[in-house]
This record gives sequence, structure tokens and C-alpha cells, in this order.
Amino acid sequence: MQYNFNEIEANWQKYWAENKTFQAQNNSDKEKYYVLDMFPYPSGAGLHVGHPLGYIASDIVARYKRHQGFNVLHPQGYDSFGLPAEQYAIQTGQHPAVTTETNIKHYREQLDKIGFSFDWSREVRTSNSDYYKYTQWVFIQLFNSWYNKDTDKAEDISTLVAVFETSGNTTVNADCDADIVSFSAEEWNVFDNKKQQEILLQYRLTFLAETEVNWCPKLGTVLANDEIINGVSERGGHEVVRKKMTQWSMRISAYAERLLNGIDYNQEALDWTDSIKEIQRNWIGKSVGAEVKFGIQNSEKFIEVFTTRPDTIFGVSFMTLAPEHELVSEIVTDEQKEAVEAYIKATAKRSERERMADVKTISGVFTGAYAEHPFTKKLIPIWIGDYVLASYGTGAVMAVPCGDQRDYDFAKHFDIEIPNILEGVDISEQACADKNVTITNSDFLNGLKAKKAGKLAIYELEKIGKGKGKIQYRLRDAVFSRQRYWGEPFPVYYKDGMPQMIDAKHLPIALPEVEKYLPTETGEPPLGNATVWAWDTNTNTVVSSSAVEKSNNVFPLELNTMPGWAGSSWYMFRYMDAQNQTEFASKEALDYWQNVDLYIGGSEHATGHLLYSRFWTKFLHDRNFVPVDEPFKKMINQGMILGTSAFVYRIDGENKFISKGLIKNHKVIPLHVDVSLVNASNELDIECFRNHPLNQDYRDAIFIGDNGEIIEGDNDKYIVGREVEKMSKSKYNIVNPDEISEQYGADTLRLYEMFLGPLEQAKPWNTAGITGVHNFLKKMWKLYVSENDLKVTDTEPTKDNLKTLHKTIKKVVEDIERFSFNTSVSTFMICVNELTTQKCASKAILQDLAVLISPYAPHIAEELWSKLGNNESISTASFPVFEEKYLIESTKVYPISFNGKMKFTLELSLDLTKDELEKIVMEDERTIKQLDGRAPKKVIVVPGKIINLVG
RNA sequence: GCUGAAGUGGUGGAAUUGGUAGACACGUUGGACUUAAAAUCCAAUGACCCUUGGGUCGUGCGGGUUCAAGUCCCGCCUUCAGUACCA
Repeated sequence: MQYNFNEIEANWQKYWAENKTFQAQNNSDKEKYYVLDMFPYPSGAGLHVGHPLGYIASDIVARYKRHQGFNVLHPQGYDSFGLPAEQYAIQTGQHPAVTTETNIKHYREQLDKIGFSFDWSREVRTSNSDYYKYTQWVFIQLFNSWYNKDTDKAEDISTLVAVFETSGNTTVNADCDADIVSFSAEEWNVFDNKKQQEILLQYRLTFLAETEVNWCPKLGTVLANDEIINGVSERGGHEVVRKKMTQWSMRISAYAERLLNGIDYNQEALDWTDSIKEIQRNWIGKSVGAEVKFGIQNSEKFIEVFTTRPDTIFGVSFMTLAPEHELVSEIVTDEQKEAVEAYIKATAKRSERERMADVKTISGVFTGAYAEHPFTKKLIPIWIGDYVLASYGTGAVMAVPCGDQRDYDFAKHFDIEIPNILEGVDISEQACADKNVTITNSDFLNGLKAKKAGKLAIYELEKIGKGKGKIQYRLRDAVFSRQRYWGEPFPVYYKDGMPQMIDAKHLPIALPEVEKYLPTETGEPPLGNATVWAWDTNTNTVVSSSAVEKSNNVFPLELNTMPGWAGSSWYMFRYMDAQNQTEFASKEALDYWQNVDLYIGGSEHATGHLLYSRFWTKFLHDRNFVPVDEPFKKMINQGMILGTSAFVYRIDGENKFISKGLIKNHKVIPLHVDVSLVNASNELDIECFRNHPLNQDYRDAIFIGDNGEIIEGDNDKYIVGREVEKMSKSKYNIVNPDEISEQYGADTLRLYEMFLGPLEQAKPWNTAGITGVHNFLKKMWKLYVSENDLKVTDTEPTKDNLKTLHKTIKKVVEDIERFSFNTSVSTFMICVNELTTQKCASKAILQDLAVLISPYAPHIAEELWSKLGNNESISTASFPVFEEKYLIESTKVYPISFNGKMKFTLELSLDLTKDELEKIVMEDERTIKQLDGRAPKKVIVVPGKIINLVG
């Protein structure tokens, strides 16, 4: 019987679906194991071979853990709100819900063909109102919470109101807006409702504020910091400008310290790679230092700066403000006004991107004003310069040219004094940032080093009320509003300009229909186009927008929608109880499943999704909605599978293509060509190229081969160029997994994707070696399946059979435990090669082998398993247990010469007792150390002493 | 610049704690079967020497520790990724 993989795979996929083989139970006595993939955004391009890489790895672990007796939760879903569907809607007028539905259907078909053991009964889609109703619910919880620094957790806003009512806000230690005004209980109690609401908004964990945002005019929306790469938008690469807008924000900064601690002091709970942890650490960007107040000459005001080096305070010779700093216009003298204004104008013109790209040019201008040193009372000139960023710290620095290279360069450039406060350091060439240098010329700090001097400086500053110790974070609050249609609507309406939460029991607030997906003509978000988008507080329903003016109980609803990361920040909990219609997940389910044991996905989400979901988890934990503080215990980041793009070369200005060998002599324009039109020898199928719908313009093009002659018929070949790039639709280098499955089968695809190399490593897709793993499956099939049926015997397995089997068990278990899936494919190959040589037809061996390979190649495993007469799915079988006794070998001694002396490698049998081993070695007058009562597999000795015990 | 990861045959990659470097696969070469091709099977395959048996050199480069180094230490080079006037 042939290995008819297409038939076998279709049958088993159907069987699994019909029998709900992989449905996880929430009530189980078994130990749980939760293995999760980052859910995909269902794009119109469908899956390419890169997508399943992580899914295959997680599926191997899920299936393996089931064999090990765990109750495994292995769900899948779709992150289905997002920009591409909306862009498509703008272009075609098709409702995003329709295209999303079509794409999901396509994704599901593709996923099913690979034979994943997902529990589809728990599928989530972030764009389903059943789902986003709870995203809205989380938002309401955040709105109704404040961060109490004393208890170091989020609390209900009512506890804050209670404090205000009895003692005002002076005793409150909260994470809140910086410009908060102090008030007493008496004052609070006489504030009108609107005033109270305004104050509370400054404390809430999600709040409305006018902030400088990253506005992308091309996309018509604001973007979060992590959605901007190199100064342009992550999606589309469009220009981004700073703009002031009223936006919802998330007070993630309140969690900065805990997000950091989770990484550094909670190794157990956060088993992630160092690189992801490091990226998060940098993103949070903690700096310990001090805030110092510098008085301004002839002014009541003062300049606040943040510094990490308060110990160098006596080295200050000037101050620099960001050009945007609010005090600049106040302090500038009449003589300098013109120059300062010109400078501000010039820097404002330069985009953020230019400013970032150009870090070498030193520019700045003197304001004419002077500040006063807090200790020496000396006057310090105040400059402005664009090397100081308005968005970090206070937007002002105390410049210490001898200790900071940027200050040094600035001082040199403008010929400002550079006082030296560092003992024995030559600062004629450059600044010295070494913290082990003794401080001098610094009054009470003389003779100290950075650490002690810093502490003392802060102490003295606090004494005279000119500063205090401070911890500064780079992490800033996350903008939560998007001027888009295809996202979660906010459960918010506005009354007297103040936001009001809609009661959770009226959720979901469903996305309204609109005629156009573009912003309105007045520049409002697309929801401004909705005719039915107002809230009736009598009926608690969404009603016609026109009713707002006619009725005093109808109010406008929020026009923005939530960002893409809203839905993905808590989905891992929804899978635990995905069908629940009354709460986001039941307490029982949350208590049972806890958090994700293994999370697999790309590292590109390090500063977005992975930070936000940690933030929401910590918040939900604070408010006792979830039992865990971290969502993902262990994480593996799979490397990207790259595509191998193909290029044809058109001579500039002519309708002529020249083969790759000729391009050096011509000015050519490389053109991506669909990789499916090129064979393995890089030859282009010219006929197909001409007839391709995308190449209408080149229907009559002339092709010239490497020999310089025009290609006609089969006389010559056109050779394309190759380049490894990210797989993408626009580069025509996408390889569809369906094609591979059709040609070789899903099991081959699964094994091959694993065989390609280490999971975490980026690698180009190349089908050259796929026949190797495919041949292996055929070989295994042929070993056990004859013309009609299985050709197994009931005879006892031989010693060799058992040795091969147990060697394989040991290796495969080790490989899975350390996520080294590529090596176990090799192990299977060796196993089958050996069994073939041994002509092993033992039923007992096949029984174990089938289970062993089933996580990797589940279809063929199920087929062999059922042929062995088992009625249940192989997934119910337990994993074979490794027994060391089968690996025992007879005693061998290999003499190896070494350095003229003799070195012996003794391979000893494991059933040797300590005494026996001792005897062997003692005969050679050698000693034994550290046996722990267990005989080693291998002893390596050199004359005189035992060097190492292996095994 | 800073941070992180990596550098092994013609190729993808093994080598888990320092212990026979190159497993396994692709490719290549030769052979068997065949009218032929495909498929399948067998053999060889790091480099260089002598052609029996082996010897010498080999894990980016230069040092070091060790009986023993791809693995550990010091100093470089290169590549990839992240991040950047963060005070």
C-alpha cells in the first residue's frame, strides 16, 4: 500500500473535528498545561509558510503534553480588528466585517490542512461583539481605578473619593497627572460635580488629556510610540508629526516599576529570553537621580532639571532648555529675542526624524538669562539647544561639561567655561563619565566618589528645598484613542463635555454602520459619519445622533475607537472560558488555568503587545479579577522565515529583459517576479510571465539570455536574480503552505519546518531539502506497511530494537523539553534507519514509535496506530517511558595515545556496581571520586588520576 | 555609540555539563536495477599528504587556562537584531 498522505491526512483531520478530539475540559483532576500562540491578524494574503512555524512548535508541545497526561489548553483565534481591513474598505467600500470574515474562513481552511490540535470550541475574534464587550468592560474598570502608591496597586476610585471627602488630596500618594492642584476636604466637598469629575480624571488609570501625540496624516490617526519605527509609521512607513489632541491615555507609567521588577526579580514567573527582557528594560528606561531646582535671576520662577549625576552639581557651568520649553519665551532677554525665536523656528521646521538622524551638528543659542546655582549662588547662563528633548524628564538639563560628552561638545562649540571637578582627570580633550573618580572643587562633596557624593548632594538639596531624589522612566503613558472605524468603540458618552461610562450591564456598545470609512469632512473620526451614534440615558440604548439636540437625556458617544492592542491585551484569559456570556471568564476557569505556561510568537511585539498585556494582567490582578500577576510564564520567540525573492532585469527605458549574467554592463531596473514562475535552477518560465495578469505591460517584451541572444523557444534560458527578503505579498515571494501539503503532505511540511533549523533563528525558506524528510516518512511507512496491511509480528523486540527505541525516546524527550525540535527530526531518521537495518517488524516497537512521532507527524502516527488495532485516537495514548537498562553496553576500553603518555576512555556498563568499577580502575592504580552511588557510563582517565566521570 | 545574539564542510545545520568535531539531511560523484527515465537501493564525500595503514591541519582572527577547548578567560574582526542626543 502506498503512503497516500493526502487521503490519510484528510481522513484524520475530519476524524479530529468530528470527535472533538482536542477539546479541553475546564473541570479536570489532571494537571493543566496552557500552550498559546500569538493569534494572527487575518490578512487578505492568507498564510505563508512562515506563519505555521511557531504553530507547529506549539502543537508539538501541546500533543506531547497530552501524551504525558496533562490537561492541555491549546486554543487559537484571530486578532481581527485592524488597519488593513479598514484601508481595504476605504478603497472598495466593502465592509471590514465582510472581508475579515472571508479572510478568517481562508485562514481556518489553511490551518486545518496542517493538522493542528487546536481546541476550536474556544476560538476568539477580537472584532466579535461577544468578545469586545469585555474589552469595553476592562476599559470601564480602568476608568474606575486609580493607582495607590502606598499599597502599590490599583484601587477602586471610590476609595480615593472617600479620602478626598475626609482629608482632601494632600495625603494621597497616587500616580496621577503632574499638574495636580492641592485641595482640602472642605474644598472638595463644595466643588461642583464637573470640577470633581475633572479632578478624578487626573487620577484615573485611563484618562482623557490633551497631549502631544504622534499624528500620522496619511493614515489619519494617532500612533503609539511603539507603532513608530525610525520616525515613520510601522504600517506603511508614512510621515509622523507631533500634534496636540485630546485623547484617551492609559496610565501604564504607574506600573513602570512593577513591569521592571517582574523582569528582574521574578525569574521564575518570567522565563523569557534575555533579549526580550532587555528590550523591555530599555523601553521602560529607569534612571535614578535627582530633580534640582535652579532659581532664575530677576524672576520668581525656577527651572527644574532631572539629573542622574547630582554628585557633579558643582561642575555646572550652563543650563540648556529644549527649544519647546515653556519658560523660554518668559526668560529670554530683549537682545537675544530675535536669535532665540529664529532658532526655535528653525528647529520646529526640522522633523523629529531629521533631528534624530543628525546628532553630530551642535546647535543652540543663548537666552540672555541666568540661573542661580543652588549652593554657590553663582550665575549660570541659560541656553537653548535641540540636543535636549522636551519629551524626556523636565525638558531641561544642568550642563556639566567635564562629566558629560554632549555638554562638553556644546561648551567647546560655544566657548563656554569647562570647570574641572574631577580629581586627576585630564579634560582637555573630552569629558569623563567615570563614576570612580574622586570629586574635587565641590565644597562639601570634595574627596567623595559618585555614589556617596550623589546621596549627600540630594540630602543637602532637600535640606534647602532645592531638590529631591527622583526616579525617572522613559516609559510614557500610552495613547489609547485611534481615529479609525475598524476597532472597539469606547463605552463612553459625553455630558457637559465630561466623559461618562456606560454601565457594564448595557455592553456591548456595538460598532455602528457608517457610509464612509474615511474621517468626516470636519476632520472627525469615521464614527462621525454614523447616523445612529448617541446614547439615551433613559432607555440605555444607542439612538440616532440627531436626537442629541432634541432631547436632554441623549448624549453624543465617543467617536474614536480603541487601538489594535486593546483586544490582544487580555485574550489569553478569554480562551479559558470563551463561551461565557456573563463575565469575561469564570473564576473557576481562571483559577484552574492560571496563566500561559508556554507562549510562542515573534519578538517584534516586545515593546507593544507583550508590555501592554503584562500591564493589563497586573491591573486585573490588583482588582482581583485574575489570580495571576504575569500572563506568560515561558516564552519562545520563533525566528522569521524569509522569502527568496526573484528578480528580472529590465533595461532602463526599453521593453527588454536581460538575464542575470548580463546586468553589469547595463543600467537595469530590477523587478520582483512571482517566485512560482521560477524553477529551482533560477530559470524563468517566460510564457507564464507574459501571461501573468500583473505583467500586462510586458506581454511583448524581449528576453535576452546569458549568451546575449534573444530567447525563442527552448534554445536558451532566462536566469533570474535572487535575494533573501521578508516574505510579503508585495515582493511576490510568498510560498503557500497549501502547495507543500498537496505535494508532500502536512506531516512532511511539519517535519520540514522543524528540520529547517533552530526555532528561534531567522532563516530563508528553501524547499531543496524537503525530499529528505519526505523520504523518511515513506521509509517508515514502508517498514511497517506492506501491500495489504501492516506487516508487524508479535515477536519480542530484540535487544537492538529496544536500544534504538529507547535511545530515541530519551533524545526526543530531551529535545522537546528544551525546544530543540530540529534535532529530534534527525533522531527519528536515525531511529528508522536503524530499525530498517534491523528489519524490525515488532508490533511492540511500532506501538511506541507511533506515539513518539505523533506530536511531530500526527497524521501518519494516527494511521499506523489505528492499523495496529487501536480504536481511540493516538492522542489518548501515554508517552513511552525511557528505560536506561536498554542502553547498557558491554565494557569497552579504548586506548588513545596522548602527549606520548597513554589516555584511556573506558566505556563501562551501567549495571556495574561501585565495587566492580572500583576494582577495574584500582587495578590500574587509579582512584575514584564522586560516584554518588551510581556507576557512570563513561570514565575518562589519564595515568595517575581520574579526570571526569560522564553519565 | 550602547544592548543582545551569532560566526562550524559546497549548503541547512548537529555536538545538552570542557571529553572521538562535522550527527542528520540536501547537494555532488560512482555503482546496482531499467531499452530509457523516474523511483528505489548501495558506496564515497572537511582539506592536504603518503596511496597498505595511517599521518598533518582544521569550528571568524590573535593570545591564554587545561591532560583535553567549537564550548571557559583576555584582546580583536565580521554579521544580524533591537535601541539611541534619555541628561
